[in-house]
Amino acid sequence: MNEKLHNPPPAPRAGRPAACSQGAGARSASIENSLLAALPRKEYSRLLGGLEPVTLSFGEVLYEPEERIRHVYFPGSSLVSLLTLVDGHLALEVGLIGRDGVVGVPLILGHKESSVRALVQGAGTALRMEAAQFLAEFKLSPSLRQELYRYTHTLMAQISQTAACNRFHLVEERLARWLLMTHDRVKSDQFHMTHEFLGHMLGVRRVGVTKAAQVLQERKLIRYSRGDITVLDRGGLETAACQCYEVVRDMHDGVQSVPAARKAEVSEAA
Amino acid sequence: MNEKLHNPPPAPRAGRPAACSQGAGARSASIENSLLAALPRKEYSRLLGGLEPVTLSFGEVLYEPEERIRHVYFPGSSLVSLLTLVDGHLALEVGLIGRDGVVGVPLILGHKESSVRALVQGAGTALRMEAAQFLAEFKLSPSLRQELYRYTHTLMAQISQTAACNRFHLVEERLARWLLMTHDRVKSDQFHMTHEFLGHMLGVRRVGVTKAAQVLQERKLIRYSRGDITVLDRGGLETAACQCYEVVRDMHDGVQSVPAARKAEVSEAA
DNA sequence: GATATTCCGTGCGCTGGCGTACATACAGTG
DNA sequence: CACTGTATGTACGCCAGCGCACGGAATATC
Repeated sequence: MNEKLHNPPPAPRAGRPAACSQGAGARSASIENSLLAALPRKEYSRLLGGLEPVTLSFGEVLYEPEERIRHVYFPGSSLVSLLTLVDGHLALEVGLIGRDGVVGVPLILGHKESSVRALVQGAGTALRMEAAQFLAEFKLSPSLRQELYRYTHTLMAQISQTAACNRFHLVEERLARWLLMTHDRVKSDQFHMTHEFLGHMLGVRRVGVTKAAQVLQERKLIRYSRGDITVLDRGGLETAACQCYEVVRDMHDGVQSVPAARKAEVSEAA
Repeated sequence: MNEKLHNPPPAPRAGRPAACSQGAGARSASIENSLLAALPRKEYSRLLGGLEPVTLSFGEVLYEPEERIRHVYFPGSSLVSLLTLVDGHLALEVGLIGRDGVVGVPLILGHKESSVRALVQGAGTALRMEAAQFLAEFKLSPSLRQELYRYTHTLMAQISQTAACNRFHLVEERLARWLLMTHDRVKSDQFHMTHEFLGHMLGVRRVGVTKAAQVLQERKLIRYSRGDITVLDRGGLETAACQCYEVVRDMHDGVQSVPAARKAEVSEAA
């Protein structure tokens, strides 16, 4: 009966409305996002005209479940978590989106609402576009469609893997994995992140995070104080994390490193 | 340290290769699948020509992770589970596909491989098409594209919800939910399903399933013997299951019943 | 510089589920 | 009918993580 997990509803602080403000690096920020960067020049620059640079602040909620999607976001230095809410007061991160992705996948699949909460987990830059305009651009650009559909698959795979990870692996391993994923998407070795917040991401109590973080700190893998987390030993963290980290990372790279063992077990006779 | 969960790898029995055999009801079987049934007559009948009716047998593996997708399947009376594998010997169901869906979503998103295992969980009919041919048809039919993209979103939402469910809810609730989902997709009140198998679906030990199933049986909600499970009291099962059941079901219907409470908490000032 | 708030550390009893092992019961095969 | 495999029941110790609660420390506020 693990019903009441963490009482305060997962919105950390910072109210709902337009905390996003106009950012500076309009043109330069765009190439921060790898999906946009991969577009051919022509479609890229047309799209750029409709994109509005914004600064997302920590704790901001971009989408709420069953709520209409207003904008599509291409994160630059910002970081967005997808959270499944359950029983009204429990949260679990199912996806993490950074410069390698886009927030607003339901739109490209023909749905106007998101089924999860999209929460800004790392402040930073992003480019956004109003939903209707985006859909128009989406229709016009084959490259954009291909990019986004392929990313959608990556996201699905990530969600699936995360599901199993959350079921089977220890908090300590999952914490390490989560820190690595964040570290990959932020440029700095340091980021702000309280134990309470991490508890919402991992779907565990704050104390559970504290215990796990202590172990990692004792091993000199990280250092933290009042929400400022510093990655000290990346390699060590990778050892401490579960395999899921590498699995998900390699999906992004499209490496598809097929373990030879598995390949052999599958007969090719058709 | 719940590493070694269930030793026998999740493939129940029945070997890999073409256990699928030619089915009879070619034309009649097609409308069993609601995605196909929703297509306009014209595109529907063209597609039908390329679809091959097959009978899927219990335990058959349609896709293996990182393996090339050969066919797309539109289940009729059959039932297919998507399983995430982890650490080589653990499995967890993340999606359940019946007559309301399609197996082969990665293809429509531009990927040639699946990231999960697709396992036939309920024997029955299906229509299938070879991958290359399907992609050609897919390009030609806007309605088909729309249908499938929308279904993809539904599947993503289902996976996300399942992820949280597996993290937070008790085995008993999840078992009830799972039986309901199966019951929805099969016509009969009875289906074959051992505790061992259910353990793989729910990501728990066989014994865990036995304990949970006992409780449900004592409450006269189900009856079972040597793998034959009978649903006795559907309403009771719904009570015993977690909310996730209704959440996922309503997504399929597109009901999107917005809880008024949540709606209010979201300020509409823009 | 006193106070409030946020963040982190610690302790304690509890329990759901794990790993393991063995016992029973039914079903098919010969 | 005996035999063998499959499916389910039972038991026991163990532990990760839970809910709860309080203490201490650092930062912000006035």
